[in-house]
Amino acid sequence: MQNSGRQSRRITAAQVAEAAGVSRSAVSRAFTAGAYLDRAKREKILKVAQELGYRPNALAAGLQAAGRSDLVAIVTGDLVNHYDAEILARLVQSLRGLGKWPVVLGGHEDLREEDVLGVLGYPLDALVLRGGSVAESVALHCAKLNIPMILSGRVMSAPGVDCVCCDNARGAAMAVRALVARGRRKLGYLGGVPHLSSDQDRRTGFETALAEEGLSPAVLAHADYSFEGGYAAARDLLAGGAEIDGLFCANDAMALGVMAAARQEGGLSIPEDLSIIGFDDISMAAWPGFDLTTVRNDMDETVSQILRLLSARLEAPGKDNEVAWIEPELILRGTH
Amino acid sequence: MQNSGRQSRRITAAQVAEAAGVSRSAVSRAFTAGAYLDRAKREKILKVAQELGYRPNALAAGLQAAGRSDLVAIVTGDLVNHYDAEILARLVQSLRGLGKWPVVLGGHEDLREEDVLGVLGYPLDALVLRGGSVAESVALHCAKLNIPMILSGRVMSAPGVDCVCCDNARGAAMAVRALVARGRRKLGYLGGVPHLSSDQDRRTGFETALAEEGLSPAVLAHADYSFEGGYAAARDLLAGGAEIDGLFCANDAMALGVMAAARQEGGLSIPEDLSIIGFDDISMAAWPGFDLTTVRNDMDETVSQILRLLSARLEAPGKDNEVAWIEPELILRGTH
DNA sequence: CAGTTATGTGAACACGTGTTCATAGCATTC
DNA sequence: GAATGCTATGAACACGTGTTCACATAACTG
Repeated sequence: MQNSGRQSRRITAAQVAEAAGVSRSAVSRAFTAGAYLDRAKREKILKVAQELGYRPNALAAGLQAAGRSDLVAIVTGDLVNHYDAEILARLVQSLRGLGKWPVVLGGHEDLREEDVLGVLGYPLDALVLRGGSVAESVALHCAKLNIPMILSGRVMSAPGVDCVCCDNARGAAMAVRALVARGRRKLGYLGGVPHLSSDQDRRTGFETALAEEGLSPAVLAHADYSFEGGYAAARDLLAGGAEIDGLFCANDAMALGVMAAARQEGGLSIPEDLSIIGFDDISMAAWPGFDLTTVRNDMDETVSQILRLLSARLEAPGKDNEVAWIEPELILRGTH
Repeated sequence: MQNSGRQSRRITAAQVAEAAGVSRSAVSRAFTAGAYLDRAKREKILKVAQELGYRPNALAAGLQAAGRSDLVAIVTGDLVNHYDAEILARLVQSLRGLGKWPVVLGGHEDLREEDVLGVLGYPLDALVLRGGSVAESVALHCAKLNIPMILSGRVMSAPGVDCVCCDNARGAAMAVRALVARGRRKLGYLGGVPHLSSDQDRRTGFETALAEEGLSPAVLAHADYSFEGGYAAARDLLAGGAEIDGLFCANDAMALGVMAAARQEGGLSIPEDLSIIGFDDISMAAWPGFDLTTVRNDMDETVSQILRLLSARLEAPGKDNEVAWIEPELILRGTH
């Protein structure tokens, strides 16, 4: 009953050393590849360590080797958004391939800036920030703490900050041209949260491309990047008697909501009565029953570029900041 | 050019102390609520710290206060699975409410056990394991390292391991009775990965409830818990001429895939020609166009219980292990 | 055999913090 | 006026590790 109830401490290298009858240094060396240590001794130590369930404390190790904690914070968008969820999955897996441990923040709308600043208490190897609007204020703190920052879905010019971003305007223009080529002339835009640059760029690209075709927008509407928001917006448009024959949606989730509303509330056929094009190319867009024409915001390429910039930045902390542009691609399916 | 290229070190408390003309102890006290420190002095220190961008190193702090690193590892399922994605989002947000930082692992099928063992190098406050099959081997290591483990979607009896699990058999039985009450007699089961206990329990519940109604399964099939898998399985069933009038699917994603296949490949009307019931109640199930009848595997309640068990375990590390059962609820919509 | 090199090894240091210890000043109480 | 209690403060310690330092032994080289 000596230790009852109390949380006993973690096994330490000193305890392993005592049990194996060696010095503590030897234990540390046993877990360090390439260190001078007698083979038999190393095996003895590893065996004892295994029995005791010893594992070097990563916190203490990270404290020792300054500048490499192997922790990387990811500030994600709302995971109800499928695009963010799929990106996160790829990102988490890829970071493990680099030996990094991802600390995940956000995942919901009310992401408090306080949380982001809080995680900076850890000596992070890097901070990956997906979209969002807190970038500017966070960047300042990152700079002071010498923590590299990688921005995805947004561009910012600051020392130590690298960016990966889709050419949103170009993607929007591709959608417009595809709709016009299909014979559509009364085109509408359904945007997302207006204060995000992704939405602004897609809208600008939409309007510019439309002007080049000698057309002007028939409708400019906004929702919240969600299926439900897209559904409600489309229902309101239909009820308001809006006359459109093509709609470009700022992301796929809203496009799917619009399709559901157009079919169920408006009795419309797609694409006969209304052409729809989305943005992102989430996995759901390819599902039979949706078959959504969309602009691919390539996730694999995005994650790949994030990792490339991350590695380069860790290699050369003082290098110039860089922006990796992701080329959009029009995926032709059945709704345009 | 003195420091060019080299990654300059993080600001430390000693540097703040020197800049503010106080002892290092005072700096530490300035960031500790309730410590004896002259008010003016504290304000001075905080001001200097702000200017220098100082932030106490959480690694060193965690090393100091043994037993509380505020790090919690989450081993999630594949995030392509919407249920896992939605659970993760809630979990991440809730853990922040407890002041914990979530380190996320997995998110893809090939979750290597090596990764899970690797994260145990950190002195975690706890490990949350969603579903999966690596539980047994991990539990042993957790026990040796005195790291509390919380299992979700799976039950295991071991000291220091708490579990949260839906009563899968009961949920399956509810689905069966709803189908029978609708007049269905030729019922099939579309399961997920067979070696997971969630699938086994749901199938057992299905068969038992069916037997109680004096019926036997018309079809027992398996897919991979994905939309695409459900679609393919349903197509094969239709091509094979299977005679069923009701299908219970082990999760919603497969149920949605089955619906798409039944409509597009088989030309069937739902629920007129075929009743379908899913499991989980992901947000998509409620979308117009799907309107899926399903057994709710309550996510809010699950996360809430995980947090309760976590708090209780941190409060009393030696307490008996506990299993929190989540009561399933039949959500009646339009597909049964 | 003398001289150089490669291999082992334990003691000691550094990482950056929170907290205890001892001491000192000051205000309050009897 | 002495005794007591509260506030404030810097030095010192502990946390658990990786690595350097000094030294010892063994293995080659000429």
